[in-house]
Amino acid sequence: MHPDYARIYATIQRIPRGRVATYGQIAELAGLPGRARQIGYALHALPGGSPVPWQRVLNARGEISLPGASGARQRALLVAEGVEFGDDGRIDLSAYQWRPRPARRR
DNA sequence: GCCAGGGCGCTAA
DNA sequence: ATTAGCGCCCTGG
Repeated sequence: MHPDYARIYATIQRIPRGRVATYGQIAELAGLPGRARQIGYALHALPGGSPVPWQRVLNARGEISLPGASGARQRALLVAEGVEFGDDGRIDLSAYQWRPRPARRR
């Protein structure tokens, strides 16, 4: 497995329940700026039953990027943890986006 | 090897 | 608010 994947997964696992992050945000936090697309790949490669909360990752517009049944599954998981969807099928990022504590300085 | 298409995103118009 | 163009990297044909 690609070493970057481990960092991607580790970052995603920091997203608290009931909050969401965007692909670009994860890429950035994982030290892979500009490679949002790779996040999607990493998640796609994720085996079922892993501890990684893949459902908490959305695109920059606050919507689910998966088509069909997969998307419905993701949505159900999010709703189950308290995330609300608007009529247009989007999530209000200003309300639900995860804002990790900035890196420590010294 | 080249080409096209993806769980994406930013900027410019 | 939308669209077009480009950058990124991975996979499949």
